[in-house]
Amino acid sequence: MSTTIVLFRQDLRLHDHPALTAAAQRGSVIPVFVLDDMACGDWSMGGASRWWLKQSLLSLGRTIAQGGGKLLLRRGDTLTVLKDIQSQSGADAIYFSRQYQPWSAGTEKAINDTFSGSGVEVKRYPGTLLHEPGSVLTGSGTGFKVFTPFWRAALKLPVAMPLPSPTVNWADSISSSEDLDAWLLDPEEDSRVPDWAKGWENIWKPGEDGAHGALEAFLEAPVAHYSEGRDIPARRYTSRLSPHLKFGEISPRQVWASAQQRKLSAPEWTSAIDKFLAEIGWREFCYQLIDLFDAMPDRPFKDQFAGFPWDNSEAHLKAWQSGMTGYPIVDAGMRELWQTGFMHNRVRMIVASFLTKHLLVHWLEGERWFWDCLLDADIASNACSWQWVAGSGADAAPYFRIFNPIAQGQKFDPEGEYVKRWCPELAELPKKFVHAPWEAPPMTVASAGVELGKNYPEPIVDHKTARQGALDAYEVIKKAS
DNA sequence: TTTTGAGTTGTTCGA
DNA sequence: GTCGAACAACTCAAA
Repeated sequence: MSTTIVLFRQDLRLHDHPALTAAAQRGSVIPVFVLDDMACGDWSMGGASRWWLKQSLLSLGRTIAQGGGKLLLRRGDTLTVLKDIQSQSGADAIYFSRQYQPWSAGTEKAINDTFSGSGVEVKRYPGTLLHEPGSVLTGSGTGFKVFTPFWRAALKLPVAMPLPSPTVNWADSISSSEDLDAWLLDPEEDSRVPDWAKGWENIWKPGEDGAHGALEAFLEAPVAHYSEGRDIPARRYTSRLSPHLKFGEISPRQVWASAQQRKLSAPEWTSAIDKFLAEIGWREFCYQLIDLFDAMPDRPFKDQFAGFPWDNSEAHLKAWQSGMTGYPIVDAGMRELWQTGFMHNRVRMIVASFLTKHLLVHWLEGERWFWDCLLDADIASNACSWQWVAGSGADAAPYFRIFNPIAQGQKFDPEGEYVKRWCPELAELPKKFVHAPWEAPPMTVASAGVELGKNYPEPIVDHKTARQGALDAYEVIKKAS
């Protein structure tokens, strides 16, 4: 009987897993996960993501154990681990889902080159995107650089129905598995950071079941309000699927299929659902951009931004990271990120605009911080989105689009509910001043228990001055090019 | 080849 | 307080 090693990476699920389904059809299956921190250069998995990874692996391991199998956990070089497990088990095939990180192709090629001449069949399957990079093309056969035409073209292509979870004959494993606890994936096991993830398990449910639960709960009702509600950070009108998608606990095809079903049962929600699906479209778009330009995480997509006059003040960066800028909506977002591993999308744009435009700190610093703090940190979405805000990316925000953190707060958090949740020291301020405490009369501030510069910072930059500074900085590269 | 219309998420100013 | 125009010019994608 044939034995296939299935290498799990960011596809930690059993449903809609073409590689696993194909492996199950040909014989017994050895499921393996390799934590390979060396393969990805400077972009090894961030702290928050590691916590999720551990939970997700526990979940996958339990599901496999229920079927009588055992998920093999290893650390190290993927190829070395596979050679070891293959020689111990005598497996005659290695199957996996294709990954799209800039460094993945090299690993996949190495596996193929090593085993293909030795009678071990190596096969790579799609499954992490709706459409493979290179399959959505312009009339002249090139990749899109603008989202709208990209998504219009993508919508014309068929999306296959998701596969069911296959019946798998898990192999009796002779190889040993490492102890997941020894991987020190929890933040509290890393002495550099304090009790960081405490309470996360109350907010999130990593794993395939949790992913399906999140999708169903979202499509049940909140999606009806998605078009406008997604901009209100105090409310739960977004799907919060991103960390599940990042680890492949659910595939975009499954999201697609469920959303299409929901349109049939609730036709009046069609436009809201399509708006939600466009966000899945952005994920696709980012992956095809990074396929086009694999330096996206490290270098500006638009060349002229290489000469942008960043300020890069260490003090400003620290204030931003710790949620102490004196702009309540910015601080609330940065504290939500630190405390929950997540930040509402509207607020992500506000804090990113503030860092790159008000503070003139390089977008790479923001990208790095998000990479470490976000549970959903995704190499393509993170890089493309930071570049989009900074103006150096594809289809980027025009340089003069500088979010006003006061106006954004008033517009999208009119009651100050979100701000007060994450900046409790401002809880007693009247809503009129909650987004600009420094404008409140001294009596009002005092009776709210706020002491600017003491228990909440003065604004670290003046909005109007900083805005002009950003416009001037963009003037510099405009002249240069 | 040339032309034309359009481009995720905004702000400010002046009428 | 509300509304439309200006903010620049460029690149992209399709006709």
